[in-house]
Amino acid sequence: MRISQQLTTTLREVPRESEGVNQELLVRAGFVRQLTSGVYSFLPLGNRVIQKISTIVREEMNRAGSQEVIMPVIQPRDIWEVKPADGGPSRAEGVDVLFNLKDRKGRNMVLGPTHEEVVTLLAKEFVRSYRDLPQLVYQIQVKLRDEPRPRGGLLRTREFLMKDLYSFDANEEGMDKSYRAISQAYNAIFNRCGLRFIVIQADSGAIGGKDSQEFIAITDAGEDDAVECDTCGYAANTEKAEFVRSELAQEPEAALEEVHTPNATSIEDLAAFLNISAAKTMKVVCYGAGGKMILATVRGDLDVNEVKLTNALRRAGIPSSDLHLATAEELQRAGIVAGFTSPLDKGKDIFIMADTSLKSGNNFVAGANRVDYHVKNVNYPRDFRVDAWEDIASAYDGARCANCGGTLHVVRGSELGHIFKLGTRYSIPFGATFLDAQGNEQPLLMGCYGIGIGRLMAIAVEQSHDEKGIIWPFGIAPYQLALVGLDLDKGDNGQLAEQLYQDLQAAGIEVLFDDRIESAGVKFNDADLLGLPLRAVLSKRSLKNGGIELKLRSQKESRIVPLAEAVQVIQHEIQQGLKQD
RNA sequence: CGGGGUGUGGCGCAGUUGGUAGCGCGCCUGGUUUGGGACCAGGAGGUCCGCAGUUCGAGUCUGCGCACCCCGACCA
Repeated sequence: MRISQQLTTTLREVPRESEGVNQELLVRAGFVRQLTSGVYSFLPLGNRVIQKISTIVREEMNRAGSQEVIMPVIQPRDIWEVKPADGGPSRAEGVDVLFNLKDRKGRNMVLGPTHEEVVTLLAKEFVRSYRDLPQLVYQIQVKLRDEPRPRGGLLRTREFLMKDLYSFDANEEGMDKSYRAISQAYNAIFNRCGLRFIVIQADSGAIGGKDSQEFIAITDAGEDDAVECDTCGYAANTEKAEFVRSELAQEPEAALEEVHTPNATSIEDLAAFLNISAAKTMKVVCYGAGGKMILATVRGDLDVNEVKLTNALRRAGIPSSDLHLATAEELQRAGIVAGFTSPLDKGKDIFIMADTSLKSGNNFVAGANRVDYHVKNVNYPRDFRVDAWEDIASAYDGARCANCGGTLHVVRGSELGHIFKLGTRYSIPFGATFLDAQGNEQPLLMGCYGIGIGRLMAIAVEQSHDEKGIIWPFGIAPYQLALVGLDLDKGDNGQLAEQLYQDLQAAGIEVLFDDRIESAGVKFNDADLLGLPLRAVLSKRSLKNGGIELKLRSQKESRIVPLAEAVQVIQHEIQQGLKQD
């Protein structure tokens, strides 16, 4: 491709609405343009990156035994109103990002935010027997979610390109096998795309299901926090991460004692006022869930993790999908004084869930359920009841790894891919069944596996750029080589550059030829901004020195390569580059 | 949905006490340049986000909208 003919302009100045590195560079370099909040056009350069990524994804999905399909963007709303097997809210109720519309007959439709429902209906239609299984189908398509707040440039958009794969199996072993196969494929994909990432144990969130892994690209621009062990490599979402509670010395139990603590409504205030460490206090947080009042209590140096709490409550048999901080009204009805909440003297109508951290240490300070008063020397089981002991506290930077005792570190990242075992969550309510070898009707076991293609492109930019511009990994660069022609109107330079361009193309090298009449500075700066991994300069000077100047975008030094060897050397560099991604 | 900010040529911005719009970059013509965003000369390009007011007169003042961005809530 010749730059002179490409539908692209680079911008010298940072666009005003710039939302961070990926957006700024992708817009300035002419890869994408924003149409409206969270909605982007992909210009020819951006499209080539998307195609590169998609090709890698297709190759790995096909290798894993999957088949590609296209599913509808427009879907009838009623498939979103199907109640799940556990009687919880339908997805239309649980999800507030649906784009709703009506067709001309007034029928309610949605723009598909994902395709579990549609694909389950397909499986219902085509899978009859265990002999038809397993099935792995995938799509690479635009999905739409009316996000409350798009942000981060291409990291979180309302219209986005996503690869989703859905697996259907006859039994747990099959589902596990599919899950492992796709997990492996994901590692291959992200490696080929030249990304730095970690794989973490994740919470499956509102989508439901059992095992779940997230592939997190490490970048400060991300929205997700994970913890990683510096010793054993254990990595998990902070909402799921297990850690060892620090040990506190056991003191002889002392008698309860009420103390006046004016205005000490927070743990920090309280600890400072009494001159004790936060770990010597009890933090009690009140929630409502399933129509019950829940007291969640953790040691004062920790925080309640609502995701863990939700899951723990479910294990305790309390419907928790509506978990919320207790309202003032609910507190009043339960006779609880906010800010001075006490675990003492609670009736059976209040469910008390305690974090295991409270098993270490004693003589805690807790609220007195009376404004401006706390109680000292609170001890279990002498002074309060616990209905369930669970892990309900958030992991933190520096916590001890539950796996090996090493130290957990918080890392910031962005979710590249997420894989789930869904089990029968969709197959049961949609009646997607098959006949097993004994002739019994069984629900299909499903898994789902997503990759944000556009987000992957944005993350690549976040992970690989400098002050001059993007530095594309070889695997997903729009072109592998920038051929910069200078002095094209001098002597036979123009002809030589033209010939080299033709030869490179004939050799199958993806080359972007800067054939414009521009000053050297403009061309070099644009080449750096676009970020093609290899740059070849053909100029009066380079010819005098014996050929072309060849340089990696990631490095400073160039070297002279004789014209006659140029194609071969460039080919070799690209092979090397692809290997190293 | 709360809090804050911004809307003026393609892009980035300025615009005084209200007097009919300007700068830089980019673009087009011609010439001079030619290794890290060159120079000279000429030129094209504007419903000043929209609507309604105030005024002899509104980019500027008032009201109501709309859009975009940031912080938070949310995030399959």
